[in-house]
Amino acid sequence: MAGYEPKAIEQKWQAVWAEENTWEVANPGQPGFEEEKPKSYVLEMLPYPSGEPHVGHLKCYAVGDAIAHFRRRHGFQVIHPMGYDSFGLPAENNAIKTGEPPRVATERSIASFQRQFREWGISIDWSRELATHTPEYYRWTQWIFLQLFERGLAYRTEAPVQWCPKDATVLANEQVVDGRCERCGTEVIQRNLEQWFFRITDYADRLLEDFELLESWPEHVITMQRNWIGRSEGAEVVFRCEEVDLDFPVFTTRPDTLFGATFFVLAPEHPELERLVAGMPAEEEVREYVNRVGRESAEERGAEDREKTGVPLGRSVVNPVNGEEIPMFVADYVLMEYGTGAIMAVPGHDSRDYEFAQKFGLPVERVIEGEDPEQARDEQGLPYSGDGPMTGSGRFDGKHNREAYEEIVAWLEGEGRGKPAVNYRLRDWLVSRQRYWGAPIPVVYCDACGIVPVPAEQLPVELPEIEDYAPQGKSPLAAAEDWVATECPRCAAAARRETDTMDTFVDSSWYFLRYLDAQNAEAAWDRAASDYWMPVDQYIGGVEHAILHLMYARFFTKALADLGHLGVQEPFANLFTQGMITRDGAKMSKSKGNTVSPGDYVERYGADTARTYVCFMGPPERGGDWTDEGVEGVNRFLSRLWRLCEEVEARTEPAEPSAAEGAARELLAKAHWAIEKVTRDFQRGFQFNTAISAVMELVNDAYRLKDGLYGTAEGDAVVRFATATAGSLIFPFAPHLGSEVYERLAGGRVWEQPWPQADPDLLVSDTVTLVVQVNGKLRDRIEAPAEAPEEELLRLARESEKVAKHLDGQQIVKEIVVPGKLVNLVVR
RNA sequence: GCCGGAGUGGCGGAAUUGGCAUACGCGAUCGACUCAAAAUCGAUUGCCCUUGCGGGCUUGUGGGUUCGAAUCCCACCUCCGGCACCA
Repeated sequence: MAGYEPKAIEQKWQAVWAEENTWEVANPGQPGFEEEKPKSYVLEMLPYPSGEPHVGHLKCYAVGDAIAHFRRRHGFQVIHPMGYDSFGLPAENNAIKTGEPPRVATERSIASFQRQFREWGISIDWSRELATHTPEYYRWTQWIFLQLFERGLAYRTEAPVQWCPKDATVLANEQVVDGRCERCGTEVIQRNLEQWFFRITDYADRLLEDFELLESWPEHVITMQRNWIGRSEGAEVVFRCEEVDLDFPVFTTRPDTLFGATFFVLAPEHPELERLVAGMPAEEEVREYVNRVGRESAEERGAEDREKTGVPLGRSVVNPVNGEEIPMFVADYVLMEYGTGAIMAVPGHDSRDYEFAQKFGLPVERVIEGEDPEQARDEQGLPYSGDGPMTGSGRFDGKHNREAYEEIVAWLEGEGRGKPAVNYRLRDWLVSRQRYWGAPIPVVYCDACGIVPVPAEQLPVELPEIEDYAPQGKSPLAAAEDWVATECPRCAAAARRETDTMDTFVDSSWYFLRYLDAQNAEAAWDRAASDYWMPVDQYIGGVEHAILHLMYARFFTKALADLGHLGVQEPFANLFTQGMITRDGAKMSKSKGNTVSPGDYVERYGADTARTYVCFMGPPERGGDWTDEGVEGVNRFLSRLWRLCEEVEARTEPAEPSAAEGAARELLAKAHWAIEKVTRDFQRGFQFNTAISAVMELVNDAYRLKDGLYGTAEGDAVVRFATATAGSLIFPFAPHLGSEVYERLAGGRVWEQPWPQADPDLLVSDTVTLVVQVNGKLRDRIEAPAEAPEEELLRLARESEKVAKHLDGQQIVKEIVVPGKLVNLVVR
């Protein structure tokens, strides 16, 4: 008997799928569109094509493909496309090193990804394939930029950015690792530069509210986004510095503690700092402090155990609630990026202010009484962040602080010294990059007209070929002088092109829409296509994108809906995040030399083994450690199924299995049990590890029982049915072998068959194993009729010899019967 | 520090409306086949005591609720992930 040779089987089926374009689906109105079927959009995050796919890709696409297959066989019209996030830094860095144009290396990688996806047998609709670096794609990325620009959602302004002095370039946040440049290890500093931003903060509240629209997202992903957006409610309160005639608004979440403000702090970057100290004795010291802080990296400044530092300004502001003058300081624990860059300091009720006050010998006042009466009134127990009655707060004394909160804000508002306010941690999205390998930002600068968007009909603004990719402190595109020099679309005067390109997260924030109408040369997508297919019914990807990509895509969806291009508010109705695969307990990396190349395993064991293994390692949402023994175990299982198939094909004829007795009944029931189990595991959060183990059990039982069943019509039929069912159930994970087994034993194409249905009659057996406990300890197991009444079960339990031993000389004080399961006799 | 998630055999993991702990896989041991090995097939495999029959113990730790707890409650420990001076 020939052994399991995955290569031959896999090539056979891949050829069928390629020739027949099996996984293509049509849009509404197109030929082949199946009106009667419900739709399902199954999508995995598109890969960044770099070198070869790794095991993370294998797992993501194996999981997504299993879901796609499962849905197809449940009668859904499944759209399951694929593309490449093909702009990005690794290709550009490679170009700087080797001189090879990023396009060449990228397209080589794409070819490798395409080949491997086909070798893995992923059921992709190739007619919808896209790559974000092609002008056909980024034309529409630019179009969206212009749409946002027209709406005022894209704007240009000066902002602090991460700057690597050695490479003389701006770095993306994700290129800054622990305050250092990812490429050369140099510590990054902040610089102010003119940059392009998307106004995502306008959508902060909707991004929060619309979590409600999501059907099923992991709770921790939502929590991470919620924290990232960081909405806090409070009040804006204005403190006035009479000496320089300036108002200083602050944001606070605790207006109820206003009476306890004993000093006032500005961030070192605060724009009014110069003016405050000009000509003052503190001028020199403040300047030195600001410079020192400015030289420090974000890492140093944010260090956990950092001691509070600061300098008094020699100025004071007036507390609007009580007219008290309080001293001003500059201190680096106040951040310019959050709130107004200034705070009222309430050391009695804020641990950071308390720490600062201790260090500088500043007064600490209690304005809210604590719950502990011992410590309620004096400085004991401060700083206190809880609730309680007000004290030392003038006419609010005695009121509960929660109540006073509202009254103080209302009163300040009446005085014109404050108002309710909401603050967010979320910043606007910095999208410009001084890099070559990205979509050019489609604007020109005209001396007369200023910033002028490139008219949509002139898109794409194509990326020019250049010689030197090394960044010089501005985008390498600036060196392409012929390209930069253009004419103003508005007044036709000489003008310059924007030389920055867009963050690659922009490309991946809308790709799921382009899939819907990938060939459309007239529009980014047709509204009818997006109305039909959106939202994505199941999105699958790594949890590392929990915040950035997923939030940007949500923002784009909302903005595009507002612009009338989309009919949904949320792009991804259901999200599944797969866990990371490690090796020897560690994250795979080239430097550690512990990487696993899926290609090697596909070559050696076949794609079905590799795919099934990554689904079998453990719950897919959790990580797992890759072991070669584990791969071999799965390969052994698939080989077993294969050999069983060959034997069954040779020894039996196709026939309808009938309800039977004895071993035939047992195996038939097992097959139906497996159908039920696999189906339920799919439906309950993709528990593929246990689904696969159920098919293993079915195959094990078939091996155990087959020799006793061969030879009778009934037995043959049951063995054949069980084996074909194993093929059918393993198909979503091992599509080639599943197809082969099913074709040989049942005939036809398994993916065209409806998902099997378990016969409820075969899921219940006539007898059950009755567990008998004495005082909660297991003493015997008895076969009992499933329908036996309680008295009967009790009688059987008491009659057991093993049980009797433990009842000897004791009195039964209580009898607990769980029908069909257990009897517990309580004795004394 | 804050917010999540998780602690079960030698290993990955199963079992959660409270009712057989350790499914399935790996590893290990033994047997069959073989000149032999590999592959394959079959058996055993939580720990401790016991020649055996059998008994005791066991789901991070300590308490609690219950006839009965991996599962519920309280306190604590450890690990992983995210955020981290966010006013």
